[in-house]
Amino acid sequence: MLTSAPRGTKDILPSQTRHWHLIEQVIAQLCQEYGYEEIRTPIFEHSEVFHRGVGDSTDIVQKETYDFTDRGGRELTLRPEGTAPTVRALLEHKLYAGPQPVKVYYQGPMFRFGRPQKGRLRQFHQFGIEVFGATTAQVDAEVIAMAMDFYRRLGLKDIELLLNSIGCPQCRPGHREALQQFLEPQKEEMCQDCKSRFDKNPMRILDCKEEKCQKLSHDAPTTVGYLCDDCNNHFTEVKELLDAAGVEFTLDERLVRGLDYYTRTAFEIISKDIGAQSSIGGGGRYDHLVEKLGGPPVPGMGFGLGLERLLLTMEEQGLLETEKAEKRHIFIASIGEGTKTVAFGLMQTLRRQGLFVEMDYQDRSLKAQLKTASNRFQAPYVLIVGEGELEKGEVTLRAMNKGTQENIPLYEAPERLYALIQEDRDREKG
RNA sequence: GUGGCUGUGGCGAAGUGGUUAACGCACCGGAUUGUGGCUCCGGCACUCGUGGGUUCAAGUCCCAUCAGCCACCCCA
Repeated sequence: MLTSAPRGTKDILPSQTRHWHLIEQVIAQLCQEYGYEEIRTPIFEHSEVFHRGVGDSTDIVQKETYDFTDRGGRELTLRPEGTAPTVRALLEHKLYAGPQPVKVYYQGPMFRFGRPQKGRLRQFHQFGIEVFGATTAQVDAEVIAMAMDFYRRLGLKDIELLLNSIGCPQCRPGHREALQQFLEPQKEEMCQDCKSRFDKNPMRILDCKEEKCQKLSHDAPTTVGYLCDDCNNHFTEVKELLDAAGVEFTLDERLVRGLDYYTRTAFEIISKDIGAQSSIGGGGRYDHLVEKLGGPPVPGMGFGLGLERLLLTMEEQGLLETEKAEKRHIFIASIGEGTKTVAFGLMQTLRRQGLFVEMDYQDRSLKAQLKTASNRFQAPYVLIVGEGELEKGEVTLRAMNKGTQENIPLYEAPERLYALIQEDRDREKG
């Protein structure tokens, strides 16, 4: 269909862009305050970046990537997430060679091929941050706290932070084995998906949504119980730091994130107000991703927050301004030969003073012009430029809310209007 | 990728096989000659997502296709 955007994509129309601007401003401000600098990577990468980075066994790579071959025969993929590309850039430009930790943020479109539904698009936007080169719990806590701070600044209510630690390559095998042993006797009762997870990635059985699987795994060993000393200490410290910062969280031993590269801290933020796709953001530590992509052992930690889902939540919670933004201070109506030229000049003069001015562009009747001035633009003042007035070097200044009007010399108009609008502004400020 | 529901003008929405496709909002115009927000009047769908088919006759039935919504999987 020529006249509709591709499935799962959306035009962001003027009535929506203002909300995006708001979010983008908060992002820029927040990141500046927290010491993160923006990085902009291409929206597509060599497919390898995601296969090796995100992980071949993940759903994202197995069935959700937009892959294509370019005319030069290169295998490319539209980025499904922002971490792997950021790591790639880190390596390419050897950003890790400078002062550490490296703290960067990104904001932009991501692509995943899935069936669209509420809160799920094929092209969606994420705001994410990454910290490279530090393993301490303070980094984890800062990243998490920053995500919550972001939501707080936008006024979000009723969101929940879920927290877990999924261990490292040292402690995971132990857990895996214990889990398989525990589940083995009940293997036949699990759902199809979980049966296949049993060997591939048994950890994921823990957060299966099927009721019977939840029951079966209810008392199953969780990752937290098998953490090695280092991971355990790290996790404890993260929790202490969050407490110290006044960030509330819920421990969720079943939280297992879908990307292969996570280690230790994993977290997710959910909103109850936006339907089944309740996760509005998430992240975690990934201490081996950089190596996996061929770099030196540089640890990382970050988050990715979904902007459409954020907007959905804000809309649901009544946090978005719904007032139309077309308000103008002054509307210039014109009638008769040659008046448009004067009106146009006047409009530009007024605009140069910083006023919001609009005029009629279509030779409409005065009646129609006034209607537009009051209905559409809610202009408190209308300047009427007519042949009669012009002959005397005057224009009519009409105060719309009072319904009064007077003739004033044309040359005085800019000054008069500027003063009037200033007065109104002062009055609004109280 | 799987399932359910839906698809009529810019938006919302009637229409359940039969002459010219209700209505509301929005938009545009008019109610005597240059004056608004209220009221009144008028205009605005050669056409019912698209393509086939059934029928004397289809927006109304059937099939396909595309899209939207919701859910599953998974995730933002």
